Amino acid sequence: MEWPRNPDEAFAIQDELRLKLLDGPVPAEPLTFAGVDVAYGEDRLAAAVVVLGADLSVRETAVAVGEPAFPYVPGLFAFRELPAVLEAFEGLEDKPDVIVCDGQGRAHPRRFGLACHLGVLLDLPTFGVGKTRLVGEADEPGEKRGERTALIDRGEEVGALLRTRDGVKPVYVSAGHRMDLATACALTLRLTPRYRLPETTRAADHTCRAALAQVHRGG
DNA sequence: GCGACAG
DNA sequence: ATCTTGTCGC
Repeated sequence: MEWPRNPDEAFAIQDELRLKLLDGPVPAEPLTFAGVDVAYGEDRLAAAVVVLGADLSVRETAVAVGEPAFPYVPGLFAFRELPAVLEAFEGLEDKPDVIVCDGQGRAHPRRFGLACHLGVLLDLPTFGVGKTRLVGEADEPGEKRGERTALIDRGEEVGALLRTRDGVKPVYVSAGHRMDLATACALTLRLTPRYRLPETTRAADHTCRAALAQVHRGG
């Protein structure tokens, strides 16, 4: 796979892959959701993919250990952990119906955040749920779970600020590949019956941390 | 020139 | 992301 050696090459790859980004079709009733997350150690990282069923129980898990493939640059975040994430996906028995990313999808300077990038490479429906903002402005949504406001960047609606729990800080939701914002928000709510972040993200977070601790000890 | 800036 | 103690709340 072609890999950028500097930011300019990374920008070019994003511009090229963005042409493959699709708005649909959107999965009507996804039965499985994959959560992706990465944990960092000293010059090492562990990526985890956890697949949940419709009842949000864990169906399958896959991990991969590697090194950061690119320095952290806002807007180029995907290049840092994508190789390890892709390797983890290769360890899955079944392809998930939709992938939930820890970060942004189209709420990105060039409309091609991690969720878009991963979706295009795997050609699977994706969306992003970020804890903090990368681009855009939005009014504060109402205090109730389910309330949301438009995230606007340069006059374009690129995502939403969505309240997943009453009175709790909202999350940044944006569509990735083969996805639309309304569906992404609906699925995010379905994945947050109890906590601020989706169960997919939480499960993947725990799994990649455990995997990192494992190798950090040796083995 | 000075901030902002997913994880 | 990660480095870090105590602390408030269910």
